[in-house]
Amino acid sequence: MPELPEVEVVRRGLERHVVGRRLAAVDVLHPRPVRRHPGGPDDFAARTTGRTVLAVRRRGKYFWLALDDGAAILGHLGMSGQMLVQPASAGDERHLRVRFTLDDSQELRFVDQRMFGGLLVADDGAELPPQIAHIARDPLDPLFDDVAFARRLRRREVGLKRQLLDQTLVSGVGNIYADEALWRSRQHGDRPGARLRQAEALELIGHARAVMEAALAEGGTSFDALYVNVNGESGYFDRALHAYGQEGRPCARCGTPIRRVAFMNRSSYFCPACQRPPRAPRRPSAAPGRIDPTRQR
DNA sequence: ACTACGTCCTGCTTGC
DNA sequence: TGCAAGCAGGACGTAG
Repeated sequence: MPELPEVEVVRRGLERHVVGRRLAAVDVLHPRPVRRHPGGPDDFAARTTGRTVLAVRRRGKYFWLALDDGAAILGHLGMSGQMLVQPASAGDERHLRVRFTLDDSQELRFVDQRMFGGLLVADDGAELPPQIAHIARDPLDPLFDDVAFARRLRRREVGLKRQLLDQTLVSGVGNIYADEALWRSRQHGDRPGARLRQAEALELIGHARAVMEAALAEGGTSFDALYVNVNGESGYFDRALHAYGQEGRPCARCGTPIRRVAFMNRSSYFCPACQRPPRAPRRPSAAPGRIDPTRQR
């Protein structure tokens, strides 16, 4: 599940292998991965063929290849997307969706089993493509403002995990690193943001940054062959996870078995001893006659 | 304005 | 043994 560290590993690989290369030919092999490109598969190929890649940039989980005509190829890996640099002689991957033939006998390949990811041609590649103008800066961005983040987090009653996953508040954090940041912070994901002190909110974003930096240093997290860098290699950070995927295993701090609960059609992992649930658990409907406590500012 | 939930996808795993 | 349900889940559209 590529999150910020994994996408950054891919970005670095693309920077090394694709910058300066010309896209000699482009073949869209499945329409779905370019569904967000307004002109469809043919237009996608027409607008990218012959272009040279000048730079590879990233914000959160999005990356883009800046092209020599000012446009950009904006991409998201979704759940299972890969950007692979392969010799043209290598056999096609089973889930190969878009092939970019480069001018150096290599190919850049977008491979995506589940096709939650995708590519599109964006107009402004020099700065931030307008399609992702709503995506917040990520914690590895030098201009990310921790204090502003903490203030916004504390203005809402929404639970901490939902807020960590809100890409308009902070980008790049997905299910894995949200759980890890919460574990490191000893915070329960259901605790309302408004109940944190400023120092706690700053600590939370600090831990999110720290865990993603550590993962980046290990080449990212991969549980299987679905996440790999541009050379097809896996990262090793899964060995360092303390909460995510650790159901039943002892918490590294206190030994209490890590628990798994359903959350937004997915899973959350936490230590029930270190990460105490909020006093009033979030219910589908508030108790009748209760005064709404969310009114404040 | 803000929040929450269903949907899209495929393939591996689990259970009857 | 075979089939179906369950599960993985990021981002977006829409309902509330």
